[in-house]
Amino acid sequence: MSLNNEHEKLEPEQELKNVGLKATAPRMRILEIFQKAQESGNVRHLSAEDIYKQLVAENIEIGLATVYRVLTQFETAGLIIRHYFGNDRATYEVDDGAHHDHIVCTRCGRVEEFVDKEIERRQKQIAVRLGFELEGHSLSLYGVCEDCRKKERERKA
Amino acid sequence: MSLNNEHEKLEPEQELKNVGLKATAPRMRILEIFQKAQESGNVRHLSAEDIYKQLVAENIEIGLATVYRVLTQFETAGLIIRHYFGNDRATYEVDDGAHHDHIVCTRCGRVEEFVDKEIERRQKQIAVRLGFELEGHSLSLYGVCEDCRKKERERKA
DNA sequence: ATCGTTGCAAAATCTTTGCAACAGG
DNA sequence: CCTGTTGCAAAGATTTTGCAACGAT
Repeated sequence: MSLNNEHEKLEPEQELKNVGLKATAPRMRILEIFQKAQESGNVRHLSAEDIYKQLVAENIEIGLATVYRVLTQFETAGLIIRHYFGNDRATYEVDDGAHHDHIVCTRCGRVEEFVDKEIERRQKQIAVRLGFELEGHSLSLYGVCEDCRKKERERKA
Repeated sequence: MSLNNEHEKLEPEQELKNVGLKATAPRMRILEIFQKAQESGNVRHLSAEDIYKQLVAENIEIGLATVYRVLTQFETAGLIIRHYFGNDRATYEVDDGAHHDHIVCTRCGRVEEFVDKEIERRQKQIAVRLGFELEGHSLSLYGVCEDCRKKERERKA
């Protein structure tokens, strides 16, 4: 704990250098936000706007354009992954190397993750059968989560 | 064949009325484009811009905004389905009621379709396990199609 | 001093909307 | 006729880019 002040600064700095990016203030701030999100476990998926707002809320001056640029750099560097749920805006999450798919609540936007080896296996087979060299895939399930269903039931009662 | 002239006009008109839409010129033209695409078998997935260009090419006057509006109406009416491959533009295809997923060539944009009962079944199980009431899903595989792989091989030779 | 990085404003892209003119039933 | 529909231009939303100022080595 006594090292925490140093530590909190060093970790993102090191991670950035590891992937060949200069450890600038905006990049460190943004990486920290992702790490916090990752640890807190819940809000892993963030949009450019989410990040921008959070930085502004912390009284950190930054341009929205910079957020976009940094996110692109992070994605290229393999630190984060970009997703397009729904239609509109892109969201990003830390790339911990462990692939997973998503189920998104159409009411509250909550995102849960899952993996299914059998589905993955079948995807590969399908690609082969259709003559494609598989590069990647995107599977998103959409539905209503437990909480929202409960709320809806209560609203009706 | 002798009825074809009448037939080509009546079919879209009837289909529009069936779903409660006035049979206006733009709507009929657009529906015809989808039907042609459906029959020709290949280019089933069209963007607003695709349709607009095709109409302009046929010397049919129409506003791009109208294309967007009509597409939205068709989707609401259940005539077509909207997809977001990649990130950028939406594409639409005729909704023939038979659900299928897609594999998209990342080089040429070609789209093939497939269904896998086992994948569908597992998706339902996953939703239940995570407490969601499943409303829908989107599965897209991305890769390089046979033709593009061949072209790439030839280019290297 | 140099080269990458930032911030801002402007541009780009895709889509939606306000409004007056128009057209189907 | 009457209401819905169209076309156009303008507005929106998201993301990218040009460029001058800035900053770390």
